[in-house]
Amino acid sequence: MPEPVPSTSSTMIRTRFAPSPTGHLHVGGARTALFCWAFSRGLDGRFLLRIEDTDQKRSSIESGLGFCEDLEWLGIDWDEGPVHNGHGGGDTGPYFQSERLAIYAEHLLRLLEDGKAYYAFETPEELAAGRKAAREAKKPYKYDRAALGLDQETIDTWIAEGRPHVVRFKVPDGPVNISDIVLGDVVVPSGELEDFIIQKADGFPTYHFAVVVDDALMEVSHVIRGQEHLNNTAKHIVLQDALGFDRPIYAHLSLIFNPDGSKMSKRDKDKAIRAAVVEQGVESPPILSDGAELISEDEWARWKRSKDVQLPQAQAALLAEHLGVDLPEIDVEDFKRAGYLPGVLINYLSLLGWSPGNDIEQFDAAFLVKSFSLDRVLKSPAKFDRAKLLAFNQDAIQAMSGEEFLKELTEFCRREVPEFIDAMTPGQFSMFAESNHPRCRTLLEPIRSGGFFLQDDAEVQWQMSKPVRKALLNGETCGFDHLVNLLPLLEGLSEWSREQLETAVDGYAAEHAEGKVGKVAQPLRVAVSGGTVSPPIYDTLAILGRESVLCRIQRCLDARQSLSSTS
RNA sequence: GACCCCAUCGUCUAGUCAGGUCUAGGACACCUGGUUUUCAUCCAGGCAACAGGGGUUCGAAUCCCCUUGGGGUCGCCA
Repeated sequence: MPEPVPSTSSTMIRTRFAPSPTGHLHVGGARTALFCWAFSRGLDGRFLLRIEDTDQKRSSIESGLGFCEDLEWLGIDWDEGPVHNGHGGGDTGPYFQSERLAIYAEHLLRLLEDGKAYYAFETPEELAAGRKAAREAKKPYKYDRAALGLDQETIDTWIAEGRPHVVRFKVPDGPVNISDIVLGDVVVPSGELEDFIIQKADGFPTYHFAVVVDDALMEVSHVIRGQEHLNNTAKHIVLQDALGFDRPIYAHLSLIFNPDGSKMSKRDKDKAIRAAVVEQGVESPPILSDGAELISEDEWARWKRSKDVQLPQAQAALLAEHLGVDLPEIDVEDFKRAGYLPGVLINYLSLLGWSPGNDIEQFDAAFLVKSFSLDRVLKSPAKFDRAKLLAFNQDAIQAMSGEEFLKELTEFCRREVPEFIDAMTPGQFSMFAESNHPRCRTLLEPIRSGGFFLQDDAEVQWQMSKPVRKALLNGETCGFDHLVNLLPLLEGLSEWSREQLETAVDGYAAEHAEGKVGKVAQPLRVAVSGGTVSPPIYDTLAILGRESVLCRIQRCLDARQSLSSTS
């Protein structure tokens, strides 16, 4: 079914993603960007990126570029926007709103001259007091248009005096009809909108004004954004009418929630840390192993006092590590670090509020572009289910060839944990990748579970957990005894290869353990890794190498007496 | 509180716009059994939903209304 075309003279589809540079791209924003991108790509349109940095207090250029990297990692490229790694540019820019002040001023002046906007001089404190009073009287607050009663002379004088002032839009009477591809027709009743501010006291436009001007000038045909903007759309429509702009076509996307139904937000990380702090009864700022204080007393106290205070990202990460808690993945960057594949994230995200139908669930970006349409976008909100994302990631990893997996894992390690890959020879790492390929769901899992490969032989410790006890102590010929027998056998191997190891261990098991390889494999696994989980035992031994294996088995046997007596 | 949005298995969803083919399909999760040297795979099977009430109709998951529940917005933030 063809999409409706915009009412502008141009029929070109143009969508835009317009983040404010106040942090990293989170999954909600990523999905919005993805839908904008897929929609325009599928219809030979253009996708633009615009940075909404009209808040001087909060914007920073670094986080603006962070967005770009997240988008690039996902494979979402833009035709127009900030120039970054070869894409961007375009002649409807600049694409940073802070660089478009003169443009906004020009259109604002038109409104002022037409009497469709007016100066107002109330201070933020006065307005806050008005809101508070209305709240206490249980009445809805609306700006009372007091400034509309000011005579021109007063206004001129006050402005000449340099009195701080804002510009408000004079909202016309009448209901506002929003036509939305996803939601259908929505009516905002007359009188619901107040005369909202369109220019702040610092001379910057507010979001509403900048968006309307930019979307018109950048010839945006479709505005696809989160449903939290639905109420704003009414404001944008009255502004468009006043400025004589055509209306873009709107599509409001439902929100993405946590499994518990709360809105998925960056704050969830802070919540997870607070929960751990309470659970572990941490009272004072933790001290790191090198003696440094993780957080200053003051900061800690401030953070403890109010749930509105959030720890800076770096400190939050350190504290989480210290407490041993895994922070929930919220930002695209979190998923990248956690070893998810970008194609999988895109696939999963696209299924939140959309589906191609026909029971098709797993697909690549090309398929998404080909099949995406706004009329299949759902109205209802979706909960983010990590288990399903994980299952998709696993499927994608299992579908790779050995070479592809080695390449992906190598890139991942180089980027996230270079010390891991640097500690192995290329041969070892390639064996490590091969043996982990069939059993991992993320690129991070092998690294997490493979820490023992990097340990110094002298540092391997054995915690006598139940399964470890079983492996080492149970049976007529217990694990320790098998290790005693295995040591010289392995020592005598002519070649330290997977094949030789398998022959030797299997042969030993056939003779001394009724052919039950597990009886022998588990003690070996425990001896060399410290635990009961590792890649297949022959792979594990082969990767570790002769010297380490023999040394670790010997050390385990040396510790036999003390380990046997620990309960 | 006011305004607005939403409602199919635990979760994501197909089916809804053009009412019958729906004793409601798929996927993830979960449960059971099998394979397996650990973990994980893999194979077979299973559990599980149209929020409630009223209408319209020969017929409603599908259309209408109400109720209930969930969510969003109400900033000189975006």
